[in-house]
Amino acid sequence: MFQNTVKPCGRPRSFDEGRALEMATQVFWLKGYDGATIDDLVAGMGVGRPSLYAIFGNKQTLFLRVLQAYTEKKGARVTQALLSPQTLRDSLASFLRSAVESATEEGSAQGCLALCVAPLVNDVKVQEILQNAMAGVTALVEHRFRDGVSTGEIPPDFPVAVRASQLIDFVRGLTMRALLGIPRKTLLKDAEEAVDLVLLPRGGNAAPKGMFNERC
Amino acid sequence: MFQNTVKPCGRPRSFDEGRALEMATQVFWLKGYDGATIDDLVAGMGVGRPSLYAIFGNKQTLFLRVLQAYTEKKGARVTQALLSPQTLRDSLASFLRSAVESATEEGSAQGCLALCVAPLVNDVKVQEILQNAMAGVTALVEHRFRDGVSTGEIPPDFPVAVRASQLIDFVRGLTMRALLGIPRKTLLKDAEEAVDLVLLPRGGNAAPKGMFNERC
DNA sequence: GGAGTTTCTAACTAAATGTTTCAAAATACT
DNA sequence: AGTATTTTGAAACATTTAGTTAGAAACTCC
Repeated sequence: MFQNTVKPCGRPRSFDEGRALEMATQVFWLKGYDGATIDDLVAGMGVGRPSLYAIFGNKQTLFLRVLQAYTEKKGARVTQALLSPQTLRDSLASFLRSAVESATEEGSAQGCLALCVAPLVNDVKVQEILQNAMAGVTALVEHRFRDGVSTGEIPPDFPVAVRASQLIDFVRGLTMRALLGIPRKTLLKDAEEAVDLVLLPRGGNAAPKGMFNERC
Repeated sequence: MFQNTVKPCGRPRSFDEGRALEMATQVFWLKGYDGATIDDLVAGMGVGRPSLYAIFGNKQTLFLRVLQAYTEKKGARVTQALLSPQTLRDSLASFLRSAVESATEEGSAQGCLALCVAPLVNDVKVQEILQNAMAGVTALVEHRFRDGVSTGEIPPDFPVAVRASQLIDFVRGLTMRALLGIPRKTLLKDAEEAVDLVLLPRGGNAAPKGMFNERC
């Protein structure tokens, strides 16, 4: 039984699994879940049909893997943009900029892969992946806000959870606009303004004016 | 030539065109554009297949009519919520509440019909309809803000265009969350907080504290 | 070189899809 | 009643789809 666990030899694969997943991402993203046919995927991924089914199961499980990998990659990108050692304002600006840039990438699909899931929106696994991703990013922003409180970049009574949630909702809005073809420049400008909106202290705050932002 | 413009007689229709469009809306919304088959539409709309093609052209043109009617209906709803004679704060709250409620309607599809368009996102007509709708709503919010300025509800230097755009982006975010099954209660709470975020005067404003909002 | 294993190319299947055809049915006008 | 006009229902059409199968090809280890 154990002697059977020899390394597989056989004919070597003519493609890289990770690379194939990335290409599949583009195909799904560009054409939507239903719109992407197996032919499209086979052509785009550079794998044979039987290999696709042997390795990724079927169309739906392939999409799940794509979605999972996609959210992980985005998560990593967000983490990097948000947690690099810089001021809170720069962190948020960098986060929003990164989101807009990824949603308006030239030569790639626009918007967000998650906007293609409509046909699968009732799939439990899909909901789980997306809700997890959303919660993760929100938690990350919250975390960064709490850091900002402890470093004094924002006042102690800053409503961390509320602002984090609002910022994420705002990003979702930007992303949808990207899908509809609104140019990157416009979205970048709006993103910058959003940082101010979320970050600037309110009129009723006890914090002294001008402490948190030069424009204030 | 003119005597030929007699009223058509023929066999009467067994369905109401407007009602059929509404049902088609639900089908597309629930299943997505690709996911909704002609069988689904025929069953949901209560029309025969040939009638569907005779009256609505084909699937794509049917969807365009559905989308057009949908945006017009939403537009009317927004107008009503936003322009009823009430304070600016109440107008915005009512607008956001209406958006959340419509996106979380029980017994109806969740989110927004526009989130089903992925397969048609490159269709010029679809982009036109959606961009028009978006621009219309934004313009309406701007208009209400300008009213608020002239009635003194918000200070003269209130960045009308920026705030309007930000509010709409925020609504888009709420809508996407509705699609993913976030409960209405949560979204309503967030919507209320968004009104504060957008409306409250900033720390650096010349306006006296407490003038525009009792909570401030 | 041959046995064993894995992947590749290419053709195939069965089901589902959007769309059309055609005769029957239902109305209005003469 | 008869004719013209329009809608309806059932069936059929051509195409496309997701998924499978069969055998040739490429590799490792003996």
